[in-house]
Amino acid sequence: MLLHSVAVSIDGYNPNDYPPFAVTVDLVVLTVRPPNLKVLLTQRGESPAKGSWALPGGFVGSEQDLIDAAQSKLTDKTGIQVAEAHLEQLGTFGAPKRDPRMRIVSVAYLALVADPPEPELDEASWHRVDGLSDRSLAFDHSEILAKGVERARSKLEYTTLATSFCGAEFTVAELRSVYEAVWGTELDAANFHRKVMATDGFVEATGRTESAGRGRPARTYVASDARDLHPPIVR
Amino acid sequence: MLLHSVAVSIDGYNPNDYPPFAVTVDLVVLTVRPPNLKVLLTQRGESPAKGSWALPGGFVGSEQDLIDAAQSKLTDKTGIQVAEAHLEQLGTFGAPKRDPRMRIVSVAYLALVADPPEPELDEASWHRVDGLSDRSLAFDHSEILAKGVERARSKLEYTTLATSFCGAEFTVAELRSVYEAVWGTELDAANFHRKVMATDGFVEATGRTESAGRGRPARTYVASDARDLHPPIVR
DNA sequence: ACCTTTCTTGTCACAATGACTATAAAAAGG
DNA sequence: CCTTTTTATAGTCATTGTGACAAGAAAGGT
Repeated sequence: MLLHSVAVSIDGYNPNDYPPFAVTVDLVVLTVRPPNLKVLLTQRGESPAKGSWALPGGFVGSEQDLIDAAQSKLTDKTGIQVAEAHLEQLGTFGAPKRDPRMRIVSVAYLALVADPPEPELDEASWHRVDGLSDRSLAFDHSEILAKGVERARSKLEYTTLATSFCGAEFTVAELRSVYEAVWGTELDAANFHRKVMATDGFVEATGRTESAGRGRPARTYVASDARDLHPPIVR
Repeated sequence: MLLHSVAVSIDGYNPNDYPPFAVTVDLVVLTVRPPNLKVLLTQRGESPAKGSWALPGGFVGSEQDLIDAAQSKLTDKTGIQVAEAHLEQLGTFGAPKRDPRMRIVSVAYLALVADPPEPELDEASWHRVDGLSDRSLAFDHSEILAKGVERARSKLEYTTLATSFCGAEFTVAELRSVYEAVWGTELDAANFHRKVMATDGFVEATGRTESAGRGRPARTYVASDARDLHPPIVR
């Protein structure tokens, strides 16, 4: 294998005249269990970094599209059906020494899921995001996680994606608890309610109500058709 | 070469047990020549897609970091020094058939440059973004360009990046012409001026003025230290 | 019956915005 | 030299969005 071949231009090359890379996908799978934001991690069973926690991931097949690889890893690890979850590309990490064994480029994906079942694989489990230090994950996965969390925080401001963390039917208070868990702040219930209701296409009333045990029962809603929030809900 | 080998897990693999990919970087290099937003394109000299326009790019070296590859392509094609330009990762495109010859994953970068010299290479030149149709570039480069333009439009709302399109010293009118070119809209000069001035850390007065030929001379400013705009300047 | 809890609506002062007017400082043309 | 034109910058005002807070509505607990 021509590990050190160098291509001089995108023109005039042939399939033997480029440096070979392995391509993987890594997943930042987030969910909300109020009042906490949680991330799915797997414990590595092999060296390097044996025993430490890492993001779930794996190789991309030679004929597999990147998003398909991410979807299949997500289903493998969580049993979540793809249609229920939000999945978007987060960024690509390819520092030469990020994996000590070989040159790997990893395409990170961010998944937002609601009501996850307990992970199917024993070595995967949910962890509080705010309980992880900046360096506690294997490889550069802490950096990838930080980028995923920041992306989620930012998307909640400008899009309706918070509904991806809720079940099909939810109350405004549940939606607020999503914002509070992801942002790590408390929000005024009355003002939050007003803003959600004032935003066309964010949520749609079902006509039903639901009691959380204590207090006045809340009306329930389903996600509506808007994708962007006008005006945004700012942190 | 094991073109069809399939890795079953991230654990327990060895360097011969993964599908090999070629990794390239593609650059969306944008600049503003009022009243137009322009993108740097190269004309392909080889098949496939010989003669059609494409984004500049090239292979990533086997020991080269992704951003370093992007920086070196940028300097090669434009002569721009890296410190003067803004460069950020845009996204990764890896559909199995995006290049007909082999499996290629391309990491796209977005570069915003000010006052570019004429391209050093004859086959590269600046093109109006609004003069390109959705399908006029080679491979999936029209899609990549669209994503780059949308990223630039969005970043102008929430960050101070518009200053990257200006020289070191600029007037508020020049900054406004950047917004108008990137967004493709006209802005009220008085309101724009008020918003820029009201945003701490966006621009810093030099004390000098500069005449554009006609009209009252404008004060000049340099970019200041803020990276995010509070409040944003909305489209 | 009362209290507590939570959801929901309402009030009010204040900040940000768009549309617009007014003034300032230069060049161009008589 | 004075007026017109052009652009930059400042100010006005009605409207809208916001945070802090009060108040009413609807349930369960004691």
